[in-house]
Amino acid sequence: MSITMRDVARAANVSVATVSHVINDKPGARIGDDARRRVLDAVAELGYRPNALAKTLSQGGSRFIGLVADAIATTPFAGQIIHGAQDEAWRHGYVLLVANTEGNTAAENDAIAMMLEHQVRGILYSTWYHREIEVPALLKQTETVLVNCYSEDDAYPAVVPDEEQGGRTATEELIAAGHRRIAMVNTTTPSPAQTGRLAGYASALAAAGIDYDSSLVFEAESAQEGGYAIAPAVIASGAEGVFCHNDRVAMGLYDGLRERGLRIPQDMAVMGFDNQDVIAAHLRPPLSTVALPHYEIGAAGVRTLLGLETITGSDRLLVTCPPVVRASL
Amino acid sequence: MSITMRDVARAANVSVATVSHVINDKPGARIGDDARRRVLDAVAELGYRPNALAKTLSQGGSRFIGLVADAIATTPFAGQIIHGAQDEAWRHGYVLLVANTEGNTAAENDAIAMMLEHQVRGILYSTWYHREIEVPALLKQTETVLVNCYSEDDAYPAVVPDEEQGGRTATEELIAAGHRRIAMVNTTTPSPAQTGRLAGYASALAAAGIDYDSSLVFEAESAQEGGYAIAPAVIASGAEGVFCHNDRVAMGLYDGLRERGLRIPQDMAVMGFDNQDVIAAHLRPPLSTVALPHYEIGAAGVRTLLGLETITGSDRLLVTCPPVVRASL
DNA sequence: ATGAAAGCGCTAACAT
DNA sequence: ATGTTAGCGCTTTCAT
Repeated sequence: MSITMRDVARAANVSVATVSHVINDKPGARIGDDARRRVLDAVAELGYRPNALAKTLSQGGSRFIGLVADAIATTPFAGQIIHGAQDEAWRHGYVLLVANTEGNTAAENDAIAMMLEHQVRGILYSTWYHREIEVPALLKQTETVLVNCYSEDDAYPAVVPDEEQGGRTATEELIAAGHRRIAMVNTTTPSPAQTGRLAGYASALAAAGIDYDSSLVFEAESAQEGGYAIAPAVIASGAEGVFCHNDRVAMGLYDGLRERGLRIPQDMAVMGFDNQDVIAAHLRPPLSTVALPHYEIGAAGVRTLLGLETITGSDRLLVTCPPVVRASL
Repeated sequence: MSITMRDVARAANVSVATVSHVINDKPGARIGDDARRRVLDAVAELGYRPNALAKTLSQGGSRFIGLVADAIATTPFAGQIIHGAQDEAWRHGYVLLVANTEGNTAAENDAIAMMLEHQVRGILYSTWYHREIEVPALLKQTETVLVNCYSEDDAYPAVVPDEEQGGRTATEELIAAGHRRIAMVNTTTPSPAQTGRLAGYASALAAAGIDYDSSLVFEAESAQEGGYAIAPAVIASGAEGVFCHNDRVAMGLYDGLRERGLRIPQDMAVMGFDNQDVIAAHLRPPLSTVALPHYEIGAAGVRTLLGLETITGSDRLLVTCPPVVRASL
């Protein structure tokens, strides 16, 4: 079928061993200038391309890293994780084997089995939103790193966003914009985001010498509908600014606020969370928010898998969520 | 290192050939019930897992299909294509090798080279929005199918959305809702979507016996900002309904309409296009739109590559864009 | 400085 | 019904 090393060897009038040596630029190999040139020429002429599969077979241990994702089709979040993981993997000579499971356990096991059969160096198990998961038993059979999720017992290294720092940052932005009476619209869904962002909100308030007022903390379904529905309550609270659990909630809140004649940011400053692509930059006014560093999380996942990143302190690597200031405060 | 077929053979007291036969359930192989049981037991006991790489090496031709995408990190569109492609690939025993290039030519060539070295059965070259592309020269070296894009000379099979049918469907929905004076907000960007959707709009009008009125056709940047800016003009046109080039434009238009006191759909019916995840279902009111069938496009791409799908007529396989009716008309 | 040969884990004739 | 053996394309040790 295709051109093999043998063909090159024959064309260059050398042995396959020699070809192998020059192609891989083997350190301790003394190849004559002439032979080297002949090989290189033959490679170019024949359009030779090494067979990566054969290579890993003979070397043992492949250059694959598996990435199982639970939802690459619904949000761009998983895409960003994949992007970061891939860039980092390539940087180290690895190729990503991606599998999308859409939360289906059977698909998940198939995916992991497939990766194992392809001799992956390890597996990155990722979720599209930060949460606790039960680690599939199959993952015991290879090195694995949890990405954007973690197991209860922290039995595996995990890379997750620093929710608390993110919540603190969001609140600090509101404070820096001159507000003191700041509401928070939290999610109704129990999650690290729910507790972490709230803790960050509280700690930023405390640091600024503002009393925590529980009547300023609301809960709403974490989507546009939730934000819209909570608008009256937020207005009634007399808040000057509000930190929303995520950008979608902020988007719904925008509608609710405007419908009641409030202007953003003059009458109410709004801060989001996630920096979600299709939304944040395009609301009116553009939404200030805190970015979820998915790209960086994916990249850090690969580094952790390859033993390039050391997780100090807890067993989770916390990645910083940077502020993205636009015009809503 | 790991358990090989030899280990299983030894444990079951048979030859590797026998193991291979029972594991692959080879048709024309007569294996004694006893031997078969012993092999199966040994496999289970040792936790044997076949080495997919070795397998493809000896069989020739791997089970990989490459998918190069230009933007998996920014919209969920690419994710849906990947999802569809992966499901279909798995169904036929193939594994997807995904590479994200974010439009970078160097990354693209690296990706294709990598796939070639991994002996892919073929490559799916995809873009996140439907457009004409220049096919990378490297792709000549393998079977390739264009997904959500096409080359000027149609030198490669391509799978794309049926923009014209989509535009027609969108307009028909507006007509079915009782409107006759229907505006269209087209994009300013030259593209198959621009011409196709407009053609569909015109043809639906014609079919309903409504005169095409060029003063009802507007152009706007295809994002929220464009939709917002065009709102006054659309209102001034006296249209009862408007077909927007995409959901983001519709989202901006919503703002512009409401700001001027118009209610949707009572004062103006709105139709979108794309059925974009984070937006369409969550606007107020939920947006009626036409779905871009990315999942199906990805799946059809794989089928085309495997020769399971025959492209009749032109060299492009047109995939239908189905309507998604919600509350905006 | 270069080549011969063994072997990576598996499949597929071909023997027995 | 089961085993032997020769590759698949490459790397690597050991000769020469």
